[in-house]
Amino acid sequence: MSPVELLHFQQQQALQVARQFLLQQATGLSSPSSNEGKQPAVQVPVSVAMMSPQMITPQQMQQILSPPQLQALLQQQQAIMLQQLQEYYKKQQEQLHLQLLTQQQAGKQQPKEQPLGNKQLAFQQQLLQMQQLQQQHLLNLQRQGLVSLPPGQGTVPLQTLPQAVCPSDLQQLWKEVTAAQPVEDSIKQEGLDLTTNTSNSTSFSAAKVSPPISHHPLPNGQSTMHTPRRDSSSHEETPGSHPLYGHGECKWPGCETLCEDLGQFVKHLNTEHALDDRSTAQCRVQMQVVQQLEIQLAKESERLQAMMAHLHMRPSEPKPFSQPLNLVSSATLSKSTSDTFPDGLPHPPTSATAPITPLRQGPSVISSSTLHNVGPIRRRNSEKFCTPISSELAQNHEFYKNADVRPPFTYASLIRQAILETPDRQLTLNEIYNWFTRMFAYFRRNTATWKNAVRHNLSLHKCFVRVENVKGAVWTVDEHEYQKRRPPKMTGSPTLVKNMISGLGYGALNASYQAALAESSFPLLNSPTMINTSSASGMLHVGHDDVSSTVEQVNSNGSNSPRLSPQQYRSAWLGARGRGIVLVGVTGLLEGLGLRDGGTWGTGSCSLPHMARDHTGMEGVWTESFLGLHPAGPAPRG
DNA sequence: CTGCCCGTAAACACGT
DNA sequence: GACGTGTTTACGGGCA
Repeated sequence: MSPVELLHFQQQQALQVARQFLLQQATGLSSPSSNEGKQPAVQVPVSVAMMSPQMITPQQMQQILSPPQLQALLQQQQAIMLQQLQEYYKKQQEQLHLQLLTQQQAGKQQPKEQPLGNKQLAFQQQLLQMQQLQQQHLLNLQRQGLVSLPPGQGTVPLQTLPQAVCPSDLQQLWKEVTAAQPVEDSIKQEGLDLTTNTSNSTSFSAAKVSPPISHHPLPNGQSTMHTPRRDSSSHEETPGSHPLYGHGECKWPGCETLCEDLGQFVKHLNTEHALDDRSTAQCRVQMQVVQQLEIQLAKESERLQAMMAHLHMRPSEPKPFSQPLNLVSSATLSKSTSDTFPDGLPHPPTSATAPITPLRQGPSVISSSTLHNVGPIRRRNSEKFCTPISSELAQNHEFYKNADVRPPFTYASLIRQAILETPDRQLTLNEIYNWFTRMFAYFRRNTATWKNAVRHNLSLHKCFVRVENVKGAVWTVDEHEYQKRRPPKMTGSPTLVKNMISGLGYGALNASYQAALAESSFPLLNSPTMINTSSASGMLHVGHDDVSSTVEQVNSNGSNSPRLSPQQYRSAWLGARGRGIVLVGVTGLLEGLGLRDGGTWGTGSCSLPHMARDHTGMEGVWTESFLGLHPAGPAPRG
């Protein structure tokens, strides 16, 4: 899965999470298991009740309505919204199930069923992880929404919001999952039954991310997964209960007053939460929370549409940045590969052959060079021979832009890329800095370290030439010198992983996901078809090289998009990588191929014309000897 | 084991 | 003096 796709799938999962959040917020519930009753219908003018918060300000609402009306209005509005959301998500989920089912059936028809099953499992596991991360994201969103709470007013307790799952929980859960049944079995039980699978996944996730402050802790040994607290999302209210009452306590934001029964609660509600400034303010806050979630929901929904369109799950307008990795003929590929330089007018390979539903193409569905590229920068992914950087950045720049992930390229490669991206092929040091920070969220921190490294590389490598300019000095690239550098040999050892992970201060969530991914190896490239088709497109795909055209969208705070911690990404990728999960994308395809011992691709050459493998081993370097750009070919430095 | 690459840190010089 | 820029050295890790 490419970074872009990954983010998109995050968005998809955010839909699920947002739904839960929204439901909780809309019902004012703080506990996921406190919604057994239904509030007697309160009569509120429907015209008013139907008003969305965007149409009427809280102040106006307050003026229009009497206190009981206001309260009733909120409840009624929430109920309506709830219902609509339910229907909406039901449809969304049904469609998703349908698509996944199609994918699954397509996999059944294929001779190699196992890889697909594994792929699905990994896919699901990624979705789970995405859900968790999305929850964190939305949690932040909610917190932002609560910032506007007037001072002195009651605060909405954060424990009313879903908490981020703690790593230990995740690990334990994954242990239970993997221990309960082998991966293969779980695939058969879950992966092949997608009708229930997605819902299982959802409830699983919901259980996993439920607040750890459970009032009814599960006994040891009992898997939370098998006993999902479905009440977290269940809002069917039964008579005799109240949306704001659950688990014997008042669920009014910031209250949590214990009430023995509903009657006492109602009394408490009327006395403590009558219409006053404080309650009104809290209502306002709650409305803002709902509003934000609605907005977020709309965004996520939109992204989901685009994602599904991109994945050919449903016809829709394509997304600008994620070109489908369609099958590409060799002729097309050869043409594309001529665009080696960033400004080489990229032309994404429009499929020359009939598009095969990507659901059957593992690489297209779960495709990413980044998946196993995301690692230490010394992963030495050089674009010398097949334009990985430009294409990878072009295709995944959104990912690097927002995700705090270290780009899998050396400093030298990055610097060169930065310089070559400019029209005049020259940059000042400061401009190089800016390029780094603009393009990579990772380089928005530890500036002293990487800036020093940049300077160090500029001075050290002969390929970078300093040119005195009128306005100072600029740096250019001596392409010849650059090509003279020793062809990088891929590395991806666990030690590097460890090195990278230890170098970062993040320490949560990774182990479980890594383990999960690790347990779900799926040799996608077992199929020669994949290699010769989509893999080729990935290999030679140029994509939008005009990275700079979109970098202006970079949010300076970098927090407008759901983000994974670098370790989460990294461990996910590396976990997948370490276990042979091959995720095919642009450059990653090459290494993906190399991950397999033997296989369709020999060690000397591949089936594509003009392609030859320079290095055998885990991650060799593929060269395109026909490229006129490097007439001398890869000149290993002596 | 060695040589190389790479990242990181640091010292130092120079100019603004 | 602070800062940015540029150079250089040293060191450790990883890999072939």
